[in-house]
Amino acid sequence: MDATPGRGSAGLAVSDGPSAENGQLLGIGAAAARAGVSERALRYYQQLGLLVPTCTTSGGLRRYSPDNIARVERIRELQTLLGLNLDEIATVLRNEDRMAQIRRTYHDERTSDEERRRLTRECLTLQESLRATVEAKRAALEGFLSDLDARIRHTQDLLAGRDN
Amino acid sequence: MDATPGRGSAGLAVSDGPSAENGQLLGIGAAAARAGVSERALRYYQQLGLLVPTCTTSGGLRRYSPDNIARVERIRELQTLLGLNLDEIATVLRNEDRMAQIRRTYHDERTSDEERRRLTRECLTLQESLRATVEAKRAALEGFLSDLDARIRHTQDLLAGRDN
DNA sequence: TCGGACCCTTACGTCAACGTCAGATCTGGC
DNA sequence: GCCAGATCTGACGTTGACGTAAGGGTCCGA
Repeated sequence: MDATPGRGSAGLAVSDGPSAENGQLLGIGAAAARAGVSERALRYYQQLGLLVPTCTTSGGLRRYSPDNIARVERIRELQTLLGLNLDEIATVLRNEDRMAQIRRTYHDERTSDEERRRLTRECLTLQESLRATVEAKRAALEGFLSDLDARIRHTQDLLAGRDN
Repeated sequence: MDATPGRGSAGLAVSDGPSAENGQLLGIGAAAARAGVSERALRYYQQLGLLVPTCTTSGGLRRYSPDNIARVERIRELQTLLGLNLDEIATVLRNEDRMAQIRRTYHDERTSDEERRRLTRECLTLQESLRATVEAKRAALEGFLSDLDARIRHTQDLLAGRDN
């Protein structure tokens, strides 16, 4: 599946000819620094299948592309903003990888119009599933905040002179 | 400070005469069930000073009031919604306890008007500090969501016929 | 070619937030 | 008074997400 080498949406390459012309690939140290995480974290993400460096040297050294870095930032975002664990994040990323693949298939001229509509609808489903959880979280937070604001207004009323 | 027995903002009582007329106090099992947490969690929260049952029997059994249950629910809310750890939650709860105390002092007739204004301003400060972190989180989530929505709209455009 | 910087795997350590188990204790109803 | 069931206090176990240290390989510029 997906035999075309090279573009695997920043997560699914395995190795690389040694003569690739190194377009801004970073060692694990620089990559970690740039993404604001530890080297250990990058290896750990790889171990869980969240992030595979776009290429590795013949000697086994990991080389990270800018796309890889972006993926790490995405992981952190999903962690801190949504509070997802790495398992749930894996699912989200799998969905996003699937969507990227769909987009490539979509633009392939051999894809029929009917297939295109099917793929597009699949994309929508995947996106909506994430949107639902995010929206739920946002609504809950909104409620929390408005509750807080109500209490703040109450306190301000006290300051302004209106009793209890 | 605050010699009137009973009302300690649901977190700061220690023991109780054995003849208290038991107004809906729950054992740890029932309390845990009602709050949707484990008994261990309740003991753990107490150990960290987050939650002290309003009374304990002479034999050392914990008795939880409805206010205690509400406090547990508050703890869970702060955990899941805001992603705070129990240490940060302790700070938030200390602030809220302080505000409750301020409210009591406020309504004491012996409190001068000037003192009242001072306390009210202190309340406002405490509330704003929490509000800031919540609002930051909300904004971040909002951004995440709108980004998601943009991508969904793009996909929907594809479905509707508009290319790329 | 060689040395220092960088990187590898393996494996054990850590921290928060509880889970779980054992053995003793308390409570309430009969 | 007595017993079943709820609860108590340790104390050790667990899980996720890494930290950290050891003992080696890799890479590349002088």
